[in-house]
Amino acid sequence: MGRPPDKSPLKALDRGLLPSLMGYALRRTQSAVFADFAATFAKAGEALTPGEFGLLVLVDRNAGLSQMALARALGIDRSTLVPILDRLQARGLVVRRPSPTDGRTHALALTASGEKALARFARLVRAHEKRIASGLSASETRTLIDLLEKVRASARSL
Amino acid sequence: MGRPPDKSPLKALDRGLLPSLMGYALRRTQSAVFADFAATFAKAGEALTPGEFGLLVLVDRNAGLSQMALARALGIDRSTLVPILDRLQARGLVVRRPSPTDGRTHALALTASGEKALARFARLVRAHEKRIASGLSASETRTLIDLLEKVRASARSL
DNA sequence: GCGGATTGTTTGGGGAGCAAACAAATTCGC
DNA sequence: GCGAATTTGTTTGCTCCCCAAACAATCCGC
Repeated sequence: MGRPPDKSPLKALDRGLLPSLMGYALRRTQSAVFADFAATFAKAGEALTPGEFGLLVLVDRNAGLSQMALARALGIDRSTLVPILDRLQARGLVVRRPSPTDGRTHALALTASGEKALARFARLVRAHEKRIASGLSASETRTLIDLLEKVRASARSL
Repeated sequence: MGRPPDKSPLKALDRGLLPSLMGYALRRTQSAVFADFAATFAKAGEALTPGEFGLLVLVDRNAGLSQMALARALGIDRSTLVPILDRLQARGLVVRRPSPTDGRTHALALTASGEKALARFARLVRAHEKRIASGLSASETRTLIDLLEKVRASARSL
């Protein structure tokens, strides 16, 4: 009874109930996808996070946006947005212009080089998306996004 | 041409290509699910992150585990694990015992109160999972987890 | 035009993650 | 068997994300 505790270097661990948990799969997949995103950009000599990409798209498609509106769209606090915008502005991709109609707010916009960069980034994102979806059919990809949206709707705060 | 810029407080933003991106859906859903997890625990007067829960389950099911093995199973660096274990140990849930067979490693284990806490936590996690899956049928939930696993397999590092 | 709300910023706090360096202990090479 | 290489846990330093509270400037209601 009791063979000596297995010292083989690659023993698979017992994960208990974890594999049956949606939240667990979500977290692990998200982390792997994030790594793939970063690697895709690094290999192209670019640096961008998924969050920054989302921000750039939102600013591109909604020029003149205020920081509050952007923060709400991103689901983050307005104070969290400040250093992110600082960084993007320091890279010359985004500008904070004074709003002509409201002295409290900034009218956010992409710079010319921000537009050009976003076009490059979008190509990389498409390549990244293609790779992470490579194990799925087109309809499976659609299904996955739909199911994720349903889950998101049910997870609403409280 | 150009009615005055719509100042209505809840104008839906143009999200461009974002809604078609799996990575985007993944990130937003993960964030909502995380918030639901935190809210579930807060309402029960407990405090735990999804990562901590995964760690507790792994230690429970694989008593005597080393920190390296645990870090590998969690997909994080061994130096990242240290403060997390410190915190859990300070809460009296986990112990680092000297390994009888290898003086370099610690044999991790749950304390008695760690076991009891994990039982409480598992109940909360099940309630949380039930809620976030409330918009999905059982087979849809299964499908979602399977698709997530497929994506994770395709996203492998590089 | 005055008081209350909104906006952007700053400060303070916490957690997650990596890389590099280090001491202690083990294992490998021979 | 014994020195060298490797492994493990830790510390330090860095970056990033996130929130809450406070504050000044500005706007809006009345």
